[in-house]
Amino acid sequence: MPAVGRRWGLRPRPRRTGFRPLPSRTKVRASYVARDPGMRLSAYFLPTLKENPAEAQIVSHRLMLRAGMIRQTAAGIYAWLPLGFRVLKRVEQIVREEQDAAGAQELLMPTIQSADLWRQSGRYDDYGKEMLRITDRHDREMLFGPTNEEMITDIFKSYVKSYRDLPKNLYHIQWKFRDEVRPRFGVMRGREFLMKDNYSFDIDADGAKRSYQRMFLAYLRTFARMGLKAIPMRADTGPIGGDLSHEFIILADTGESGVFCDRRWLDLDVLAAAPGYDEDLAPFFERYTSIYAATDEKHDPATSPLAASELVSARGIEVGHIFYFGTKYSGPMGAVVAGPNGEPVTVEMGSYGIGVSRLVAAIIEASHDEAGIVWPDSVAPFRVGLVNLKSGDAECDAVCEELYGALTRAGVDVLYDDRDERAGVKFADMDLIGLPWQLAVGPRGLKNGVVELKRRATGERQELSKDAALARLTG
RNA sequence: CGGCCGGUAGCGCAGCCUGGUAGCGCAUCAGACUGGGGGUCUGAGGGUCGCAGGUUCGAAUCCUGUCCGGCCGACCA
Repeated sequence: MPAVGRRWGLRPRPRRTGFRPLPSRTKVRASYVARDPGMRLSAYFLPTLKENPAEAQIVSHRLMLRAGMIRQTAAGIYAWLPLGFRVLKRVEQIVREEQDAAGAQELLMPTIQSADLWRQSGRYDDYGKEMLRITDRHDREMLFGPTNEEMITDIFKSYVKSYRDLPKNLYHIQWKFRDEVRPRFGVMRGREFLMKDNYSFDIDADGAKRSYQRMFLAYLRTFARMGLKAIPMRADTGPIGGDLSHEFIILADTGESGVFCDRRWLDLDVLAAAPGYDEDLAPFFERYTSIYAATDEKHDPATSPLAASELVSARGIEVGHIFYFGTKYSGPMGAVVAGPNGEPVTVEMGSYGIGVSRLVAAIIEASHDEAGIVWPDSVAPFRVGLVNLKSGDAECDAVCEELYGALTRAGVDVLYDDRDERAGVKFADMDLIGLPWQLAVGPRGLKNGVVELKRRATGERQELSKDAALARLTG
């Protein structure tokens, strides 16, 4: 149940049911209880920039700074301002919904972990300087978690004692810290980042592979919902370890990894024939892992099965990574359950990560133009930007208020630019922050009884009556 | 962690070489004119020049140290 996501006001909803009742004596204005999904720009904290900050090298970083989404507070560490925060929460919510649909269960583990836990798996020394190590007032060794295999294994083994309780798949969405030598590209490669990580526990290798395949499908569905084409590629397992692993890569010129894939990937709709989670996922998995795709670590031109004409060489952004690693952690840490015959069985594990904060930048890399960001509808901070082209004009103000009220009542997230600014400034800001729809109301149009609706992605504009515009935006 | 570059108003930058009243554009504030794609004019506010030490009558400027940031490499969701 996405209880947390619900609180953030992320999706349009006609009515709210999740509130605790207020004490009966408390007097509250109705507008407070039924929170307005809209926002007036004159009151909103949206510090947009006209010029490009010097430190930003790639387009997503530049646009996130210019659109007032983030603010760097230290190398690789960012504050999320209201607009950026909305997008982050929407991305997070899509990830959550797809995890839930795949049968994973959400929990929340702390950011700070004890060093002792990591000594049990032997990774305390292996992880090196990437791990931020801290001591508390009693000189106890702690660390800011870069990942959670040890902690989840510890939690799991404390309670789960029987094969009857398997399989289990637990996830959380929590801030991680990896002390990168060289953070760069904004939230694309920050030191602190929001990650969804989950962990599957199965009684045997066959079960673990089924869990792996479920996540494989869940990941494809997740990225597709954000308007991204993510290609699963054979990958190195790195410090997580294991023998089966795929990275999910979005093709982008600014990507950090070199990648190679079969040309067929470019216009493949992987979800067209996707099975349901209750079906046998093996054929689907086999099919899409057999179409060649590999990161440069795994790609060997000498043994490549593809002719040069069929092979695409590109750059990519890693947005997800899944691992099957068997008993690498359950073994040393003693995650053992009783099997069907009462014998002890060490559980088979996998772990699965999605870089939630990185995805925000990755989506921008994949969807922008000269004027700014072009948000896919599914993650846009607001659905509609309502532009009053002449604030202070009685008729413009009245029509805007009417549209604003109607949209918010219909549960449409709308950002109303009611500022006393020139039309050009308002259009430029709207294009920059990339809301899917712009609804412009000006005296010239009103004279003819029309408003202008613009689709950000295509630039297509249409003049229509305000009722027709409302119907389009609420339908 | 190695190499290179940088830190001057919220942002973008000049001034530094050759020491002598800290500047420009944008942004901000006030007012006026404007009003369909970052408009024009008038006026105003905003800086211990990253920090510490040194040289000097005098340091943004020269020297030393230090912190922070960017780029290139090696490493990573």
